[in-house]
Amino acid sequence: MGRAPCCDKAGLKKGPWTLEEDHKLVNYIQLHGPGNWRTLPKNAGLQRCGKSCRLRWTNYLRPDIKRGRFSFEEEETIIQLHSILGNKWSAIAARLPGRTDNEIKNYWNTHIRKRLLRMGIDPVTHAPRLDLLDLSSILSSTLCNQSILNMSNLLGTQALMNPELLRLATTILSLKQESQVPFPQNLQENQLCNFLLQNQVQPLQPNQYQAPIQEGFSSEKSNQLMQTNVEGFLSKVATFGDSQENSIASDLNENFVCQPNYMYCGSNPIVPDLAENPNFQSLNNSYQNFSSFDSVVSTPKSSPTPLNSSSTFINSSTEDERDSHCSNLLKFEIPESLDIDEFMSI
DNA sequence: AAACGCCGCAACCGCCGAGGT
DNA sequence: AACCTCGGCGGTTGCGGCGTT
Repeated sequence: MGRAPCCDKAGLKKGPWTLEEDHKLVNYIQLHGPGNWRTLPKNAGLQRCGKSCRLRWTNYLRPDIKRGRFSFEEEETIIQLHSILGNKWSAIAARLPGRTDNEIKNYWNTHIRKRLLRMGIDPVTHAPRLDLLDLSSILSSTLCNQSILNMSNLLGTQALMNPELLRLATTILSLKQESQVPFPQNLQENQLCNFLLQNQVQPLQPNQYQAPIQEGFSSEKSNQLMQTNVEGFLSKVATFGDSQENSIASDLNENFVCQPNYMYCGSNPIVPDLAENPNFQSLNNSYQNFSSFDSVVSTPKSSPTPLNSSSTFINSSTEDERDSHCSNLLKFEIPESLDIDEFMSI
C-alpha cells in the first residue's frame, strides 16, 4: 500500500542539512538513542520529517561511519557480494564495517559499474557482455576445430576455464543425485567429446595446449592437476549440496556454471605456468570461497566482520591498477539464481 | 575569467513488508 | 479482513565541485 510522502507536510524543511540541525539531531540521539523517528524531529526541535532524520543519521552522522576512499579490499568485497546478492546494498553494507548502503550504492554506480562496463563486463550479471563478442568468429572457430578434439584438449587449461566443461561435471553430478546411479570415477573420452560436440564448446588450438608447457611442469603433470581439480570441484559441490539438503545444490547444478563468468577466458592465450596462472588459482579460490560461503553471508548485521583477503592493497592506487586487480577478482562468480534468502537463513 | 559539461554524493522519492489496531 | 503506521530499501535526482575549453 502506498502512502503520501512524509515530507509533504507543510513547514517541514527539505534539502541539505545545516550544522545546527546536525547538532540537534546528534545531541538528541546521544541522549535518547535512535528510533521512534516519527516523534524524534518534534522532540529534537527539528523542522524535518522523521525519515529525513533517520537517513541523515544512518548515512552521515552515525559515529561509526568510515569516511574516505574505498580500499581495494572493500572494493573486492563489494564486487564479490554484488555478484551474489545483486543490488542488495544493505546486505552488502552489513559486510563492510563503517560503510552505509547509500555510500556503497553510490560507489558502485559511479566507479565500479563504469569500470566493469569498460572491461566489457555486464555489471548486472557480472558476465562478459555478449553483445560485444564476435559470435560468428567463435562459431566458425568451433566448427573448424571439432576434428582435432581429443582428451588432451579437454584437460588443457582452457577446458578448466570453460564453464561448459564444468557444466558437464555438474550435469553428471545432477544425474547421479537424481538417478542414484553410481558416479563414474573416470569420464570416458567419447562421452566428453560427444558432449562438447553437441554443445559446440570451443576446443583448444594445438599450439595453445602444447607450446605453453614448460620445464618443471609437464603436460602429464598439468593434466593430472587439472583432473585433480575438476574432481576436487565435483567433490566440493557434492559436499556442499549434501550439507544443504540438496536444495542449493540443485540450483548449482542448473546454474552455477551455465552462466558465462569470469573463469571463461575466451580467446586469451594460455599462461604457461599453471601454478602461477591467476586464472587457475582463481578457480581454486572460487570453490574454496564456495565452501565457506555461509560464513561470508550469514554474519549478523550487528557485528559486521570484514571479509578475509589474501591480497595486499594500497589505497592510493590508480584506476588502471584497480582495473587490473578487478579483472582478477572478478573471476569469482556465483549465479544470481542462487537462493540467497536460504543462504542468509543458514 | 567565463561558460560549459561531467562527476560524485547527499538527500529525496516511492514502494514494500511487518506489525499493530 | 481492512486499514494504518513505521522502518527499511533501492532507485533517482539535484546540486556543488572540478576540469576543460
